[in-house]
Amino acid sequence: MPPSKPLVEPLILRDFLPYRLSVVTEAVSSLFATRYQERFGLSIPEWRVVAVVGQQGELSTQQVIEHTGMDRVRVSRAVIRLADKGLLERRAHPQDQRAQVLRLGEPGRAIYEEIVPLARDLQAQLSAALTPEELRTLGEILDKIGHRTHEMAGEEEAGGPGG
Amino acid sequence: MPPSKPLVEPLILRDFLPYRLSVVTEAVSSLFATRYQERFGLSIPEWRVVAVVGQQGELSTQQVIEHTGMDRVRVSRAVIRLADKGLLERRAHPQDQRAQVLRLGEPGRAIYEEIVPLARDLQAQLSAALTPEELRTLGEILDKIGHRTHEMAGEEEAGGPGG
DNA sequence: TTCATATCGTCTCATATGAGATTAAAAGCG
DNA sequence: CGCTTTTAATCTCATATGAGACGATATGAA
Repeated sequence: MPPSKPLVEPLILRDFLPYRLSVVTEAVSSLFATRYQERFGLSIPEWRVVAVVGQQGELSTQQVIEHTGMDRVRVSRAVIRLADKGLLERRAHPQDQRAQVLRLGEPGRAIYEEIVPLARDLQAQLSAALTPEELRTLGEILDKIGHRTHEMAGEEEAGGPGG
Repeated sequence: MPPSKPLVEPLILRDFLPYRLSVVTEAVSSLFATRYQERFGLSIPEWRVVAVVGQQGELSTQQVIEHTGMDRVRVSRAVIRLADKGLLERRAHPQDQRAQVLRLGEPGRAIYEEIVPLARDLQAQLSAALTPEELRTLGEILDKIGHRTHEMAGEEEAGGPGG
């Protein structure tokens, strides 16, 4: 008997949703990362920190973590590099000596003013592939998938639906 | 004068498409990676190799690269590990001594038969957050974004629209 | 106060990644 | 046939990642 006769309906990887999300997202991230690197010498984590600090004016590292969704270590390293480059000012938090308050210095502010239009432009180029309707729908879909993923990850730790 | 007065309309990171794609995709990948790891001890690259070899029956490493969209190194390492675990059989390509032909051994085939239903189930749980219409639309949107990204990356190397 | 515990940011270490070098084999060309 | 170029897969190395340890500080209970 032939041993490789499939017992299950084969799975087509390129139709598999997590795979498709991953491939497309990696392509987009790679493209944007290349542009940021070329023009500003910034990695994506660094770029994100500049974006949120530039928008909020002044943030603790902890708040940057919340706003960017990145973990402590990644934010910490991005902050250190940005400070080394002279783009980010760090001073002690007045009420908590463990924490620090971050703000853009003048050079950082200058880069921020360039970063934002470039980001908008790149996003516009990307979005041009979609109708406004599709763009709106995509936003909703990403929210829904995000929520569902969070629920599924939660069911992991909990014992399941009590059965 | 206040130095932090914004000169550009601030960019809201959480509304920025590449960021949103990245966050949602990482969450999905992380969830699925955890499940594959727990049940089969497989990383995502390994899982992908099993999926395509299981579906195609017999593939060269080169073909796995094409089917999975992963780069040479990642595929090479996944193949080595799968072979070490006894899940994948490698033999020399009859017409090309540099290449190798991959197929699932009996244990690999057994895992494949478990992997596919689990993947379908997880995908179904995830897709349950969306209407069939949304699911179809998402597919189209991902295709369009993928194409546009490819175009934009291409314009990089080429000199732009000549002017 | 004094001690236990929690939190902030960083460091350490083990692992994942991919560009480019490397080795072996194949293909093209004379 | 010899020689150069290309290709398959792996290896090397430099970098990115995150879990958990760590030192310093803050908070809370007694």
